[in-house]
Amino acid sequence: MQTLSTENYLKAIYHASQSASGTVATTSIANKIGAKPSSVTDMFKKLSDQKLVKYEKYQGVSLTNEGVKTALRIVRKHRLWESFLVSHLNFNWDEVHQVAEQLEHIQSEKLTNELERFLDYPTHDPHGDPIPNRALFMKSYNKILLTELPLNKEGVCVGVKDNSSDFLRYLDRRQIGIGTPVLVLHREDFDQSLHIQAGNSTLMITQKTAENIYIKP
Amino acid sequence: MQTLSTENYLKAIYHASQSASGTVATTSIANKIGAKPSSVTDMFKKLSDQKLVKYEKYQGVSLTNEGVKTALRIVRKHRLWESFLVSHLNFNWDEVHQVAEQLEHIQSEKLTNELERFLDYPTHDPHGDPIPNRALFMKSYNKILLTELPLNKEGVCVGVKDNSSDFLRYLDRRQIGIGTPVLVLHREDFDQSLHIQAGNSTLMITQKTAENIYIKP
DNA sequence: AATATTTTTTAGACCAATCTAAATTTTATA
DNA sequence: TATAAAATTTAGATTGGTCTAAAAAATATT
Repeated sequence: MQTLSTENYLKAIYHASQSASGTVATTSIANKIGAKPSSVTDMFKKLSDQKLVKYEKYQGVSLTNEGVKTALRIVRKHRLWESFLVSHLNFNWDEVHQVAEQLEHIQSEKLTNELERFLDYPTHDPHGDPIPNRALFMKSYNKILLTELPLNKEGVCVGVKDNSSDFLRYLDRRQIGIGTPVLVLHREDFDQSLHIQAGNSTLMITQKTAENIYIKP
Repeated sequence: MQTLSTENYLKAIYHASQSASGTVATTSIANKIGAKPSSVTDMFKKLSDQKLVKYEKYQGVSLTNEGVKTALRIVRKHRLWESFLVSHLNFNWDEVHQVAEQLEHIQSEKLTNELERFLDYPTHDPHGDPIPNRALFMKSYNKILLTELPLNKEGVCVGVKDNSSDFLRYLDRRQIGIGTPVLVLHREDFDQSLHIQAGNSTLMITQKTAENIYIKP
């Protein structure tokens, strides 16, 4: 049985190893967790003792199979709870993360599975991220960044890379959300800004915005 | 902001002071929490520093107004979650306590209030215990123990005193639950056992059972 | 390749929450 | 009311998770 702290480390390592390849560095976890590198080293040793990570001094960590499973169980709960908060408790997609960070640690298989049933087996959370099923299997869309969508090719917004409140609320104001159809009308060579059609309205977005929006072509 | 541990102590003190009058003793909390008396003394001091309890050496504790409020906020969450688990997640009333013990510590006013709305402002949890509203006010029934119900007087089961799984499942088997109409047909002088009508069936119950069932006459 | 910089680890300390064992106070009993 | 028993507190230790400061290793730079 894991502690709150070890669960957070496993999740952080899992997410870090998704975006980077190879092992995960001490400082990258320190930044994610908000702890000093020395504390992270200590925790790496503990997790290694429990055979949840493979750790070699100065070489970073990688999750073992058991570590991945433990992380996925937490991710599963996190995303199910986020879905619940949005679909039944009037939460906006920018408000759910903090609460789900707490709810993901509740230990009850029955609770998790019943919640999943109650939500009718959702496959993706409010940010478009895939939800592992009971067998911890998940299927992600074949998605690209909006910056990579060719001109005049139909696409649908299926996710976001940046989950910050600021960004999500900005998208709300622009009426861009999961499921919104998107078309790139023009790409400005000067600053890579885009003129797009999103839903019924046309608007301009910066490169930075575009590279934080996932599109299914 | 409280820790998990202080929240559990406050709740335990609250419940203890409901059943007993005057101050709450160190050992009674030690038993409830499952800790040694020396640990409880330490915690009493901490809570006293935070002005959540009034504590005098060797004299036990009592909650301050602020302490009561903090305890009621936890009780509110506990009972709302229990209600949710039974009404929407297929939990039986004997399965909810353990999970609610975890959920009661989730910190989000919005979550609590939205959950309450989603459940349509329930006034009582699955065991018949009153749920404090947003203002932390709750109204309990004018209830008596089944042992005190006069012969042939109509009553309704509105709660249980013993919340153990064993007792609750026993009541399930006897088809006695919250809302079941009850009538005492005969009281055996020898052992104080009762012949009762519960719903449509008549059955015999021991004194011990009867003194753990609350009735609204 | 030697040196400087950055990253990581070690050593030692701290805090919250717990424990055991011993001391103290209260309560019960003879 | 003196003494025995029970309850409570104190003192000191332990554990998990964290920190700072210093040492060691890896990486980057000249």
